[in-house]
Amino acid sequence: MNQRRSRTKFTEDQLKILIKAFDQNPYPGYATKQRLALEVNTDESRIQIWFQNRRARHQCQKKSEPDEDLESGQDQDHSEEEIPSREDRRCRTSYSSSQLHILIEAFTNNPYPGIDTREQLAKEIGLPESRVQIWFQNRRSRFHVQRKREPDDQDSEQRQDQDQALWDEGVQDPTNRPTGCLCTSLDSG
DNA sequence: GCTAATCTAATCAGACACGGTCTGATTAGCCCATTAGC
Repeated sequence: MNQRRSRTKFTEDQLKILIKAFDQNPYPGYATKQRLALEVNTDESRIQIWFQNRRARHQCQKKSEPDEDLESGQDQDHSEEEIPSREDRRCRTSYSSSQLHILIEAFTNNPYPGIDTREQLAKEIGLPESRVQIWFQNRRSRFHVQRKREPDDQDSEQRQDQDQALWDEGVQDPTNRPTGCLCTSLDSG
C-alpha cells in the first residue's frame, strides 16, 4: 500500500535531449514539456519532475560554485530574467461533481494514496494520474490551512484533536499514512 | 551515492460572478526539502 511509482530510467539519448532543452530553458511551458515527452517517449509528468529535480540540483551546484559562470562564460542563459512561462501553462482541469465525489471519498479514506490507487482513481474518473496526484496535493495543503483557521468551538476542537493525532501519526511516519476518516468542510462545494 | 518520486508551503492564475473566493497548476526547498530504488 502507498507504494511509489517505479523509477524512470532515462537512457543516455533521452538525457541528451532533456539536458539540451534544460540548457535552453529550465522552465519549459506545457507545450514544450509535451513535445519533449513525445520526443523521449515518456509521460509529460515525468518531464515535469525531471525539470524540477534538475533545477534543484542546478541551484545546489550554483551555490557551491559561486561566480564560476562569470569566469568561464558558460551558463549565462540561466540568469534571473528566465521566469516560468505563465502563458504556457496546462489548461485548468475542471472536475465534474461525480469526479469530485469519487476523489473526495478517496481522500477521506486515505489522503496519501499510492501509485496504484491513484491510477485506479484516474481510470475511474477518466483523467491522467498526474491530475489525481496534483488534486491530492492541493487538497492536503488546503486541509492543513483550513485546520489552522478552524473556529474555536468545542466540538470542532475535539474533532480536530482526533484528526490531528491521526494526521500527525501519518506525517511523522511516511510508511504509516493515516487512513482514518478525515472529515473536512472542504467538501462544502 | 545518485537521482526519480514525493512531500509541504507559497504563489500564480482561471472560473465564476463582478470583488472576492475557490481551486487547479507551478514552483522552491537554503547550513543547501525528504524518501527511497537502483
